[in-house]
Amino acid sequence: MDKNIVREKTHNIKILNRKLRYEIPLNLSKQFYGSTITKIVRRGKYLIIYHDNSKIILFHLGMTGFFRISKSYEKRKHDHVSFFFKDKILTFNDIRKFGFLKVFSKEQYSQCLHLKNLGPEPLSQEFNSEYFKKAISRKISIKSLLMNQEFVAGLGNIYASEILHDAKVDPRKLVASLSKLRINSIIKSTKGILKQAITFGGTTIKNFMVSDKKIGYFRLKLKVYGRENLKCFQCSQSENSIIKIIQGGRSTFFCRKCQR
DNA sequence: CACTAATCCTGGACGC
DNA sequence: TGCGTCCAGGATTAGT
Repeated sequence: MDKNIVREKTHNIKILNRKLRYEIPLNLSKQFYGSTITKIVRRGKYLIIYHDNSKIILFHLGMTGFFRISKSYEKRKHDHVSFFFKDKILTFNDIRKFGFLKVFSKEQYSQCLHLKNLGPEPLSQEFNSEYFKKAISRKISIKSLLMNQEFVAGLGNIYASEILHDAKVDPRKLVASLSKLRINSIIKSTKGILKQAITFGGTTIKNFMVSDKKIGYFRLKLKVYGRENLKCFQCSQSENSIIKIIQGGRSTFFCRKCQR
């Protein structure tokens, strides 16, 4: 979402459907009536909106959540809540209801479990080989490690597969068995894939939208995700080198020829 | 500690 | 066309 709602004053809040991963608090509009947005921050998969009433709204889009900004009020299927500003309206829409919003006071916010144990941002300087090596004793696969939000914040299932393909690393490989060279390669690929994805407007699958009426064009750049039984662009060794496996109950795609 | 499965949910794909 | 079934994902929880 754009930062063009910073300093906007909330004139009204309309709740259409409270049912999300956590129920939208009934007193939301009462709490934020007349308050002004002072700052918007993204951290991992969370969006944090600060208000001048010293309260903070934490959002998570889940799988299918998105924000829509419109000039006039309109109701669409799966809309949950709308925030009315001077001349624009921000609406949170979520088909599958995996997303949520939670309200925190400053004190509660500092103890917020969603953020407290979140790992570093993958694009930050903090996410480096020194940091990575601290996880080396863990007895888990590299795919699971990348998916773990406490290790690194914000990587989802699609990017984890793409990163490991880019780094030519077998997703089943145990963290402890990774050489220094391969760790550096994974870090480099993490930053590279994310930067590319951001450039192309993110990734959407099926008809899910990044924002209103737009798809994320990085979908077109995916090298392994969703390409089961197809040819690997990287090694081109055979017609069906990309396979799909299940790790931690989630699908993983990788090339059995060039990811070792 | 690490794993597995189940949970929430909707719609698209697929088989018949 | 229509119905049933499966599948997708993020975070969390219960159980092994």
